[in-house]
Amino acid sequence: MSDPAPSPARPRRSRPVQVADQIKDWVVERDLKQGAKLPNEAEMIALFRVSKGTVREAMRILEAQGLIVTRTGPGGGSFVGEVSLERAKSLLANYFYFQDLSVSDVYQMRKVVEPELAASLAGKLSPAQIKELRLLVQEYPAPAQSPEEERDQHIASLRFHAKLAEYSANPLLTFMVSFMARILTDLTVYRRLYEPHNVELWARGRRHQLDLVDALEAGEAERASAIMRSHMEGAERLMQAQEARVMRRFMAV
Amino acid sequence: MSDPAPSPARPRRSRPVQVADQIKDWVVERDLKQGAKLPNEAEMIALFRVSKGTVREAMRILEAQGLIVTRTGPGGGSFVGEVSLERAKSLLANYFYFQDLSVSDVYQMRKVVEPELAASLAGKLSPAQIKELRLLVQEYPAPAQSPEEERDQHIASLRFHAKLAEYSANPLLTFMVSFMARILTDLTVYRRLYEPHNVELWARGRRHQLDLVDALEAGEAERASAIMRSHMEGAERLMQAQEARVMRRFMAV
DNA sequence: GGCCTGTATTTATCATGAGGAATGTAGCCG
DNA sequence: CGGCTACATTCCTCATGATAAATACAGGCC
Repeated sequence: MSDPAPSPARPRRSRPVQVADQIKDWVVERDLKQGAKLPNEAEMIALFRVSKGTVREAMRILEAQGLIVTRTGPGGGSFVGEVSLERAKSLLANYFYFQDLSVSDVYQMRKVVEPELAASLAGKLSPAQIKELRLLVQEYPAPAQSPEEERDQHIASLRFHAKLAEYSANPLLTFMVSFMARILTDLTVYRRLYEPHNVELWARGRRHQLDLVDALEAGEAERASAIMRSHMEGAERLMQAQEARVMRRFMAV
Repeated sequence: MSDPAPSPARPRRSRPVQVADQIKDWVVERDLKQGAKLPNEAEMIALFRVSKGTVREAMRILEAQGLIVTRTGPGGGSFVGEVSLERAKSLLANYFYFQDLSVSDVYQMRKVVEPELAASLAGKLSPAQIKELRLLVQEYPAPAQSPEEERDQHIASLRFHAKLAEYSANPLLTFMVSFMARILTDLTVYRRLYEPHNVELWARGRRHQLDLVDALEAGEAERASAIMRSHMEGAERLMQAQEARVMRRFMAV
């Protein structure tokens, strides 16, 4: 009973995957930064003693993860490419495709994270950033007249939150808030598209965002946080009134 | 559907990427679930009118994202494969590789998310789950005697949090807490490995976890949340005393 | 001289076919 | 019946060549 059997725990790693891993190690060992050039196809073939097809599959793996980019032509080749925020969001969205997330799940998270973000930004924003935020709020100065308009306003409102996230110095906070905005923007469908009494909630939402910017400008962390919390509760009620659902679908990457 | 115009905004999509996207659409249109079989290599070649190499590169792209798995042999082929929690965490970790996250960034998030998780689990856990948690706390019954032991205890403590995350019915909360536990487990190095006065902090941390389980069992949401908040503050101080740093490195996928 | 344009060169991209490796199945043999 | 073996199926890896894209550069035109 010798045990030369391939370990069942390891489901066998294909050669392209092995090569991809070696390239990752190669990059990490040298602490290469974004834009650094990797060996070209021919060199990779010689370096790893594999065929062109295998190298190319390895490149596609790394590319899919956002770790490299490739260009043709003179001076072309493969380069270390910082994973973009957009791509990271897409990759994670793929995971939640299988998790049937509910709107209240998203809001349970938003209700704690967004106020924290607001509090941490109070008094930290430049006049230009404050101005940018006020501009975004003004994108929807009047109550929506149609379901489409209402949806547009919702998306505009989410842009406000995504922008706020951008301003944070905490990458984790930035990512999470921005990711939730994306989920709600791209993955949400509405069952009841228009509910008359939403006008009231809409007005409160707008008021909240304006007040929030004021509090941020004045550096009032506690107040900013409180406004945001209230804003989140209102937004959740609005979506629940519309019977919003998170839709199952893959995200384009 | 096709857009032959060489739009300058779009940096050109390679054929493997296009094929990968088409396969995604194919899956989504049919609402295929985990385990569903995709057309085999030969059929893909015929279906998309591309070469074998191109199809294979497309498969590696989808595989890298965790969307499919492939097996050789009779009955083999490609199958829809639910993105695993582990893979999702790895892919996101790649993003933060480039963001130089600090320990306090992680704790800013933990301080709001973990208490929320605790509150939402109060009174919701089965006796078996409570028992499992108590078991995890008992994995480190005595103060650490060496730096290595101290690190082990830290990791065991993070397992406690990851397990708690598992019990949540909110996939977003589960992911976030579990992801942060992973970051702290895998990506943290300690500058000062042993500080004598940590014993006190250690004792408080252990006490916290025991009390927390009691509160969860008793269904006291407010108390659970408060304990967790305090626990997070202690943990952060502990890490700051050790001058912990988040390390830059790619995660194996 | 400055600018356009065609052309050469570099590099990745796409295609084809042959053989190898893994794996499940059916049939054979004891 | 139980275990072994041969085979069929499917992806995997390799090798090689043609094609297409991007850039650099030289030459011609104003």
